Amino acid sequence: MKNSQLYKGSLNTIVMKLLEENGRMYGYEITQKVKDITKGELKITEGALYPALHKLEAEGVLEVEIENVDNRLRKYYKLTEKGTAETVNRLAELEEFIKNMQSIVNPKLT
Amino acid sequence: MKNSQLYKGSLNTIVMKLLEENGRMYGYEITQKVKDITKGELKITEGALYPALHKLEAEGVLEVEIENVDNRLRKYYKLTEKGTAETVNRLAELEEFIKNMQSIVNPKLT
DNA sequence: ATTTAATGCATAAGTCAATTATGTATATAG
DNA sequence: CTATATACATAATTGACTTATGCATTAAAT
Repeated sequence: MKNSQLYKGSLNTIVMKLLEENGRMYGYEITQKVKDITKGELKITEGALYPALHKLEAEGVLEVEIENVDNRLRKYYKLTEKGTAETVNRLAELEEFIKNMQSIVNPKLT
Repeated sequence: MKNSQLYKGSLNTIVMKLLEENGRMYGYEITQKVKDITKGELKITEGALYPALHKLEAEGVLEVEIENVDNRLRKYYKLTEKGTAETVNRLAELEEFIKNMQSIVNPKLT
């Protein structure tokens, strides 16, 4: 998804959080949203996103609704009930991760 | 290094920051330090750490001093000049990453 | 008019960091 | 005398992501 190795492992969490926030989104929309939010710093690649969406769907975390808009295909994804619960865990993990990294980087504040 | 995928890609940054902070450290010491700082939440595995140290050394980011303490081998690593400069970049990247993740997770604060 | 960029999906080959599983060796605690 | 802690190491495998494509439609640009 980007150059900085740090983003590895954060894609699922990002997707799930955005869907929790926005109800339902389609793949391309997610890439644009992330680009907007991060002011162009983080660009999710399609090669990473689409397989990730398929996997989350297969795991029962997401469900899909296919629609046709302006003669173009759109696959809207939203969290399942299981996915909503799982998102809570993911976000807790992310907060723990950030806290731990800050403890390492800024030991004086801890 | 752990279960939560999020930590992937953060090992080098952690090592470099610890060396910047502590001058010089040996591998085992790094694993213990991280465990302490994160209250046992993050355990760096040896299979990840030692190859990472070797690679950073090969790249000229770290240099090594071998010592014998209590009849046990210790390889003390410290940042080279290049490594010190590189650490600044890594830490800036980490801060950017955290900022971006927080923008996604907590859009209201942004 | 026609190429370029944007929208929108998809997958296959390859990379590379990390996990898992070992291995060696010494010292200490139960 | 066996388990745990200290201290290094590497090899096989996993898996997320990158890079490189591919198809199709629409809007903008030269």
